[in-house]
Amino acid sequence: MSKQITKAEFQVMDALWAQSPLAATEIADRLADDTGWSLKTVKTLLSRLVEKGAVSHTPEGRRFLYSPKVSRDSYARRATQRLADQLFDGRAAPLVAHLAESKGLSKDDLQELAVLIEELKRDSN
Amino acid sequence: MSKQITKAEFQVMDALWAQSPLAATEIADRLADDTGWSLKTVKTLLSRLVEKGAVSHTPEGRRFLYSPKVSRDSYARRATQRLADQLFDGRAAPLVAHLAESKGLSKDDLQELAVLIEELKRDSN
DNA sequence: GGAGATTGACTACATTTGTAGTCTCCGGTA
DNA sequence: TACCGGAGACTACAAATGTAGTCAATCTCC
Repeated sequence: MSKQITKAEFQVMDALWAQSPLAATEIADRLADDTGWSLKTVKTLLSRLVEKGAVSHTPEGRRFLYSPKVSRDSYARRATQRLADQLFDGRAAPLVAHLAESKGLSKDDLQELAVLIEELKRDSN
Repeated sequence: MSKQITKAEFQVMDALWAQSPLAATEIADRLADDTGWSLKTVKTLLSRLVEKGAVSHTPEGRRFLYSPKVSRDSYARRATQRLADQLFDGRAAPLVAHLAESKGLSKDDLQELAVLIEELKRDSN
């Protein structure tokens, strides 16, 4: 059920989603540019993620290799769901409308969406 | 620029979005069922929201009336934006795809979306 | 006009989060 | 073989968050 993943933890997850398994040092290296975090910080975040059940670690020699236990996809699904439930009573349309307004969806985006919707309509039969 | 609104604070905002202005007691009453929070808790949350600039308060007799300074709409827009940026590189299509998968958008939802997309397409010309 | 109910201001305190630091062990190198 | 540097475990500590409690000034009702 993996508890709440925080902002900082998310960045670690993102590194692992990009590639895994990785050792703590490698993750820290990849995050250093964006975050400036010390190796210690990354290790703390990793422990917390392991505690929370979002990441697994296996011994490899005298260190650990970390892998996500939650897929980016399923995390995204849950986060999206939560947002939609909280803000839009679970409905997608207003959510998309907001996206459209704030970001100005491109023509391509709209086309992509239209196609997606057609597919979903077809599938729902 | 109103700082980060937390989960608990959001519920207070939601009460105010439903109706405003309201006094602290009234808000607490409305939230009591869902949250079980004491009046004290609600007051603390209100102060923090005022500090954060998300809520304004005006004296009315010997108490305050609170009103949202941030509209639900603009809050929603920002939250949606943030999610899309973080998880989907700002793109709406995969976001909708996730919604579809997780919630199983109804036929009506899909229809609504299709219409919305058509409108957006037209507008973008 | 005195006593209790209310109100906002301020304070409290445990938990979570962000960001490290210390300690201890172990394996490699000089 | 004596030391150094890197690994995980454990500890630290301030800020944010969740959830109240206390205090002093009013109102309000008898």
